[in-house]
Amino acid sequence: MPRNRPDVAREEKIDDIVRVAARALREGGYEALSLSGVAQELGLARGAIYWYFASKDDLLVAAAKRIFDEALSSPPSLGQYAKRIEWAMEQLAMLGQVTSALRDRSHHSEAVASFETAFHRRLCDGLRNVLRPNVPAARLDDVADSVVVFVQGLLSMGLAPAVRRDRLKFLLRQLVPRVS
Amino acid sequence: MPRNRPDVAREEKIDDIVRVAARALREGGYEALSLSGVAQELGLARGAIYWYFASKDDLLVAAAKRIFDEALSSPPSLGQYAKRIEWAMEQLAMLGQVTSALRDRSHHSEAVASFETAFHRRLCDGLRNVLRPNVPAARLDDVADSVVVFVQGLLSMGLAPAVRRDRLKFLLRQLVPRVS
DNA sequence: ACCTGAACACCGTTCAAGT
DNA sequence: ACCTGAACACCGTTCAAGT
Repeated sequence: MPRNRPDVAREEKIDDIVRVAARALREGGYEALSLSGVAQELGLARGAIYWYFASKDDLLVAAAKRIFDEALSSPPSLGQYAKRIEWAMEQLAMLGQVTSALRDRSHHSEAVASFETAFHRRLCDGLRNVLRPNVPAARLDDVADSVVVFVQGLLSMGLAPAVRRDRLKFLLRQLVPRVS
Repeated sequence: MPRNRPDVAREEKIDDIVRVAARALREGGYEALSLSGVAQELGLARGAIYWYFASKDDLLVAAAKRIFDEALSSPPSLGQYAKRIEWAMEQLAMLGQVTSALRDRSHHSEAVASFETAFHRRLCDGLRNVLRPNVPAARLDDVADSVVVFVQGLLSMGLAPAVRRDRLKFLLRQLVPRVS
């Protein structure tokens, strides 16, 4: 059996690592994301990962990116704006361990910090588009930013889904005036 | 030199451990809070800590409790309600590493999770008292809960202090009607 | 009751050596 | 270019043995 695999494309090998890492991260958080575990599952030595990722935090970023992309890839195309926001919130709520790992590591890794910032910007941009038909242009930026902050808060508090949804509805009633 | 110190009160020894642990946690987050480090700084063996704390997460809770109590112990007695909320937010903003450590570990430890819940409740209670004179009774609970969620979101996003304050002001304008 | 010292089973990271 | 295997310097946790 060959020790290395020069025949397999580099992207494919990276993809294997990220896939295994993403599952560990999603299911067990930062604690469960271990280079030893990932390597073992792929039949590699621990050190092999470092040929593709400079550190555990870099692998964390790659895994989180994949998880979020997958979770937000198929939004409901129709429906009220409130339902779409709720959908995104619930998708993210299932990934609490991922979010909190990013939050914690962003204090130690520049790569994690900048990924987190980029992700927040992405959420704000998406939300602006969803809210545009329902919010006066002058208020759009403020309202979108506020809703993202609020959702982030809801997610960071580990609330029950029903409570989460009620709080979100309350805030949307306050910020998005009924068009009449 | 004596190996153990039966003369020193148990509370005092616990206090030493928590004090050292709190400083490590505040300055370097969960990563820097190591039982080895704490023990070494106190001239103890690693295992000695386990006589007082059942696990690292239990020590985390004790350290976080002390840090938050200290940070919120002397609020400005006077001033606008908005200023008091802003003060509390800024106090907590300086403790981002503590908050994110609690958030991450709450998925793995029941003790951490219930401490986090209790802390959120404490914030909501305090906020209700601050807002009571300015918010109709029927809206008080919803508004207080929303503001806590919002502040939690602001803190979890690692924003610049100025941005943070602006967002908070915007939300308070939306939720707390001018009494006229 | 309290503490040590060693042991256990892990980590992330580095690197000489191999293919 | 890619991967191994060993080494390094750590972890948290347990526990027999001491005081």
